[in-house]
Amino acid sequence: MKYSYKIVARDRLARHARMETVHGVIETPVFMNVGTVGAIKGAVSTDDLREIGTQVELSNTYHLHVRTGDQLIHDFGGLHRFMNWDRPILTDSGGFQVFSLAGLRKIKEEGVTFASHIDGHRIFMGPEESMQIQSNLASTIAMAFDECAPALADREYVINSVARTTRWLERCRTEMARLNSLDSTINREQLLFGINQGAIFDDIRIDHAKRIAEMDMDGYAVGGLAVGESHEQMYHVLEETVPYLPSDRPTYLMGVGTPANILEAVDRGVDFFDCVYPTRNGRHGNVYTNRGKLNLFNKKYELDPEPIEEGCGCPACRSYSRAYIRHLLKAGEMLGMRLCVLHNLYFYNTMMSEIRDAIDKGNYAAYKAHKLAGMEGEKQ
RNA sequence: GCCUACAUAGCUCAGUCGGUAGAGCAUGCGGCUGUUAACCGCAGUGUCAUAGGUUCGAGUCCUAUUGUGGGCG
Repeated sequence: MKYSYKIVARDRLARHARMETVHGVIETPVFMNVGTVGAIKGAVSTDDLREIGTQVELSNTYHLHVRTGDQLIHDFGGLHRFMNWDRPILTDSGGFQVFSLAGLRKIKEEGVTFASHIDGHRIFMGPEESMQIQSNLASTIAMAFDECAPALADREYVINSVARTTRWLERCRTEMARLNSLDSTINREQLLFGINQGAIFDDIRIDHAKRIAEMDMDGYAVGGLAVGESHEQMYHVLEETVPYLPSDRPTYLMGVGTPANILEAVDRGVDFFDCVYPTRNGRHGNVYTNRGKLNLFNKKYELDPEPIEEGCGCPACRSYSRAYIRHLLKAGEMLGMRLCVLHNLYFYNTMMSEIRDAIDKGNYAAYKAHKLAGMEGEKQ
């Protein structure tokens, strides 16, 4: 048994499920905390992650390949041992870097050639290389190597891109099966999720969803969203596409998003999320609360004795005022960023727990409406 | 006391051949969606030390004064 995925409760399209993996249980809907290079930016340790209720840590294939090298991590015993994290890890495949490093790469059928963003040296990554790197990292869940195309790409480009991503998925699957059969492989039960693409073209999305649904992947992601389209377009794509992905498998909306995005996507059947917002925004002094997002750099907090959010149990709110955290941020002290990141991740993890409870109780719609209304007025 | 350099935004400083001033930092605000991001963007602020002079026109040239630094006594 590589894993099991059992739906515990449903509320319309929203579902609470329990996924058992070789690295333990994941209760979904879940927010995976993004630690691209095997670390949550902002001086957050894996001890911290345990304290704030993190279920899954997410790292990146391209970035760990560039620094410090997946072979080294394999030789150390895998990413779990390397970063002292024994719970599930999901590794992204490098497909997003095809988008985010668009100026530094060339796409061909075989794969993508990057100019390293560190020193410019050539790095070739195709489906096989991405699987080999992720196998070396020995993550719980590997992601298929895809092309994350810009949301506003034209139709012809998207058709060609998605066709190639489909061919790449076949190659990923073959290579992963080979790697999982090798004695030298650390995690021979590594899971592989396929990724749906198609920009904002409903028919391309649906055709692709049907196509990859036949490939019996361990889970299915919707990629290529939150990359330039509107929220309405994103929700529309989910409504059109998710029904064509196998409902007995995990569904993962990649890279999304704001608390409101997550609340809406859960209502459309999504189980897994990840986003840099809580970490990046935290480092930039933006913190999430049930009454919206605050910018702690703002002058209005300079004498504010309140915690970021009254009643919050995170390490920042338990001990420090907005005024002190603002001071730390203004002074460039790492502690300021760290406290904001811890708060934000705690906020996200706690919201996911509330979401699961609401689904269990069958009042998800009411919970969502209440949560959204509270955050109204401040931008998400 | 003499010689010399300097004085321009909150701070540190640019400022061409004379044509009424700019950068960095700081400040205020905004942005960030599978992290090239402790990042990026926008905005505000000036008796150009003071007083005269030359000139159509002076931050810029001349004189004096004040202040500050350095050197010599």
